[in-house]
Amino acid sequence: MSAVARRQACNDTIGVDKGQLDRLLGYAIARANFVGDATFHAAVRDRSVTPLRYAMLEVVGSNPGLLQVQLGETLALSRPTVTMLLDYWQSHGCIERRSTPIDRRSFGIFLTAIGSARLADLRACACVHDRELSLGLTASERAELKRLLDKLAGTAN
Amino acid sequence: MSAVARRQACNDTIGVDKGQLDRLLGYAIARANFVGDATFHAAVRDRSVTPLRYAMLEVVGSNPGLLQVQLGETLALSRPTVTMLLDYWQSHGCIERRSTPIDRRSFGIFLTAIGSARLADLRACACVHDRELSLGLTASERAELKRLLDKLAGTAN
DNA sequence: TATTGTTATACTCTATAACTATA
DNA sequence: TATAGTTATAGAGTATAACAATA
Repeated sequence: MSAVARRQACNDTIGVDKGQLDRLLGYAIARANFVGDATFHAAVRDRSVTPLRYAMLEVVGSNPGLLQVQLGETLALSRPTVTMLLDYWQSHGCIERRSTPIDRRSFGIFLTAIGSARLADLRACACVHDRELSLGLTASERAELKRLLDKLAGTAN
Repeated sequence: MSAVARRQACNDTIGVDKGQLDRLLGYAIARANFVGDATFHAAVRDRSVTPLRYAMLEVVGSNPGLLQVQLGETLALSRPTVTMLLDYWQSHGCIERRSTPIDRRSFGIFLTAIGSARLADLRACACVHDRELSLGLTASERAELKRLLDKLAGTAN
């Protein structure tokens, strides 16, 4: 049984008490996140492209030449994590590390032609996925959910 | 630098374009989830107690004698995952697997006395954590966020 | 044959620590 | 001494596949 199927079956589970879990905002967020993650692979039709890998390619594409440490800051990732994410995309021919003349310790990260095409495709898939994710919500509900999540992430300590 | 510190620094990042990420609901959910996860350990004062491990103990405590396969259905987890979560709590003396006379393949899962006390403590910590998580929201905003997340998780395919 | 649980294995995500090269 | 990036290692979380015991 797949994760998605399990999640659906779980919604139908009756007679089992989750204790205070159902009153916790954190649990509701985790559950929504689980749904988004579980359906992402199918949406991009490539099990190896995870939401985070896609996010990294998105930031690289929007900021040519950014240093690895800056990519990490943007997505709140440690340096080793950035290294591994970029290793993945480099091994797939989608990005390249270019030495910078200013500081020879660091690299500027750039999309390749292959990477540009891949990103364009993934962007479209991610948009479709995101729309499907909120199919049960009205447009205004979706907007309000987005606003509240952004506010929470921006103000939480 | 800790994950929490990185997340805060990331909120202040300026001049870096995240492309369409900032328009995706899925990304907003993932970010909120990250905040909740990163602060959970501190709230329960035990790095080894993750949100999922806590969730499992909560379900066990609320449903004495439930079978492992039912625990898995309730939290949308595979059988090996359930096995490992219960191994963790059993090794900490918090749960026990009791053979059932009805079906000798399966176990009923029960809290021990230690587990009951541990759960009571974790429940209190989780409540505090959950309140802190939404400190930037008004009470009605918090309720609306909860409602929309539940609706999304219940209707998403 | 089907189901419950376990074990084996693998991969993502993430961390810290230690290392190299450079500043 | 400090920083950019890598490598090594570890642990959480999750999966699938194969297995043993039982139904």
